[in-house]
Amino acid sequence: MTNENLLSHIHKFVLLNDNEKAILQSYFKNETVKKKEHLLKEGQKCTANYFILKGCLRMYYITETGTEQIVQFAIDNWWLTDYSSLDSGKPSQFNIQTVENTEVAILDNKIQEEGFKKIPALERYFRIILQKAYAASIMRLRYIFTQSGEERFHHFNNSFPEFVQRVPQYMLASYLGFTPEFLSKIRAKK
Amino acid sequence: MTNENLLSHIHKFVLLNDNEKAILQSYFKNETVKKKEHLLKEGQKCTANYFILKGCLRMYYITETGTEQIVQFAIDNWWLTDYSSLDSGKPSQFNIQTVENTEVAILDNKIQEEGFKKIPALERYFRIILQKAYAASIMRLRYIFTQSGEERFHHFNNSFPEFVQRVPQYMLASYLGFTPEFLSKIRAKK
DNA sequence: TTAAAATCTTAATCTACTTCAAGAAATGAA
DNA sequence: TTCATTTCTTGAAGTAGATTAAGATTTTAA
Repeated sequence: MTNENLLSHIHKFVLLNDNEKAILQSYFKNETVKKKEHLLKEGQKCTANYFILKGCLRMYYITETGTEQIVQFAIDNWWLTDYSSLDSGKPSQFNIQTVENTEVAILDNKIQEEGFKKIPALERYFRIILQKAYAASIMRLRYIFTQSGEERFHHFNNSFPEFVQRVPQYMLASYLGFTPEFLSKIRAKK
Repeated sequence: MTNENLLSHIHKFVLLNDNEKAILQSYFKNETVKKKEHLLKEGQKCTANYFILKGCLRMYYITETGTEQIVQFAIDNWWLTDYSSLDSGKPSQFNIQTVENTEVAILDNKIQEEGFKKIPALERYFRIILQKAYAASIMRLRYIFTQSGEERFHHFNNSFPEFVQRVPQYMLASYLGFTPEFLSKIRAKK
């Protein structure tokens, strides 16, 4: 798979001429990653931004009690990275791992910075993407504050039924903020 | 108060020449807002971004059971807005209100867009700001998932002791995700 | 095609909170 | 300086969801 998907995604938000498209093409490094492989491990510096061409990634950390807590999922046409580590250059406090076999376009952070200088539209694109990601994150907080675990599950299940099929239940439970046992009980009700 | 604070804040992240500074100055409209006044009410379209020169804002919504839930606080040198509404042009699902007498610099969204065209550094500035805000929001999620209410309070209290003094306890409780009664009990322990 | 690994279920017990209710204290406006 | 409003406290009773533990099922790999 080429990164046509990515270019057309960018093109949804900003205008690019053919020259800029060609330059951008050269910035992205496509990779096929097998299920359960890590793109980033806690303690490593995060040096790139990952765009999912096809597949699924999760970002998670390990709690003091040794359980995994999932902060983010990302599927086709989403970017995922640890912006904290990217920004600060400090080791990441998160892991990024494939949930299934996944094709990603990798944008190295240094190359991204170079790109911002050469192609201002790229910076605009990320400004827009980040604005949306931030807004989504605020909405996520809202759901967590307001809804019960059960409500959150039903809401998520109604919103993304295919995705719920695709990912193990214990990961979904973690993402939604409760235990796999509790999710099992919710499902048993119907 | 002028918006020197704001210009020097921008200057921390991007370079501006004198001409650009002058243009930017003209974009911001400074206002003094009394305690408990609203800058945005649920149902209204959000049309501006607010930079706090001095004071404190909160962003909150009303739950189904009629209680206030605070999503964000913002103090000196922070931006606050509802990016969802700003982006989509749809009515906001949030309120933005002053917690104390506050001086804000207001950047109207249309003017912001115009600014992005004239001054690419402005778009870069917001790209950087949003990257930080998004990362902070992910960390907030992490605290909510991992720590107990009591832990969250102590952590917050240690991190921002002056702020805890400044804001009513029931607002702090809401922001931290529990009831004012519970906060009262935590405090009674020591 | 079978054993090992990963995932899901069920049930009993436990706990970090919420809710409700009522009074006390602090703050603010006339 | 006083009354009204806002904020904070305390205690009793209730609950959403965690924890533990063990078995059942599904998936994976050799």
